[in-house]
Amino acid sequence: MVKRTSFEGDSCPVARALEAIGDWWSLLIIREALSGQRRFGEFQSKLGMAKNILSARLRALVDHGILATAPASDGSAYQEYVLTPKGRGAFPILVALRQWSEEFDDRPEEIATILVDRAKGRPVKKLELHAEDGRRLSSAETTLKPRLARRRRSV
Amino acid sequence: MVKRTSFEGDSCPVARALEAIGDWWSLLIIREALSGQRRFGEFQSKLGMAKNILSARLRALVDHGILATAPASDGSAYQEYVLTPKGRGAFPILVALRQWSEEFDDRPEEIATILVDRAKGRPVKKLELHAEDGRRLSSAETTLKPRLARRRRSV
DNA sequence: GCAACTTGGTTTTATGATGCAACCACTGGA
DNA sequence: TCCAGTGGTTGCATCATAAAACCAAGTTGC
Repeated sequence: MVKRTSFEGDSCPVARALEAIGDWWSLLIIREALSGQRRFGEFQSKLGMAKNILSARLRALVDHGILATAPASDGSAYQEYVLTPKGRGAFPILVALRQWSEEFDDRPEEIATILVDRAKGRPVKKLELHAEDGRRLSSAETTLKPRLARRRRSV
Repeated sequence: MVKRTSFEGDSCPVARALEAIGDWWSLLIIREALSGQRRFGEFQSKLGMAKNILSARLRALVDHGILATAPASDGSAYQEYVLTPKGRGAFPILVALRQWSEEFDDRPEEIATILVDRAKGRPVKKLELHAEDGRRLSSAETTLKPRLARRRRSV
């Protein structure tokens, strides 16, 4: 098979996440959903993507338990796509991507929005990784440990 | 052109990040680089990807300033690919993806590794988003604000 | 010093994924 | 009933990816 390689059986959690949301559009759809969009047409017009691709992506996200379909809240007969807890759990991934752009983008002046604390209107803090005891950890201060049975497959 | 849409001009920082590292392989290459891999052959054998694709990805990552080429540290005439600060800055993205899998994966028992504090061997804490004043923020407690273009008094 | 092997790729070819436009079914309103 | 808007599906052209063959320079064994 000359298929696009699947990471489904991979034991690395990063690869497993990418299997679900590692394509070009899924994270943007989740981003829109987190900011309140629910309808097919809303996603399509906000993202400007082809309808067949959107259709396929929405179906895949529903299959992965990231979105769920629900009857429209406005009483019409159409349906809506709403985030599940798993979908809302992707929020830190989006924040990490956003902050990475803010810090390293070559043309940061082209970035149009800032993520702020809704209550105070002030920018949020950077995501930081901490140890159990609260020490701030850089990537060099972490390492990977096999979980149970030793199966080898890197990071 | 019926080209794959580019997010390069997009003003959303999430889209801009995906433009650079939103494809299937780039984040996995960065993951390997963070865990110490440097050589073409190391990436190729660890990731099991086609060499032409790896070649194209490495070139793109170098173009984006995420990797840089350097003479091999072992004295041979070959070259190495090392992470730039921008590349190392993607660490929180990988951690976010990893933790999302750990929390929501349908078959968490297949996940082989845990990210631990190197000093103590204990699992790291979950990434959390905090406000300036330290309050923990959920996605619902944040909002997007247009970035105020700095008022330009001179040209 | 030279053949054999390794490293680090490029080229070729087949196939899957994407983008776009056209088309269609259903809904809701006048 | 007619008709615009919503929510898709279908075809087709093009692009990206995968796998394997190929290749050139670097390195090793002798």
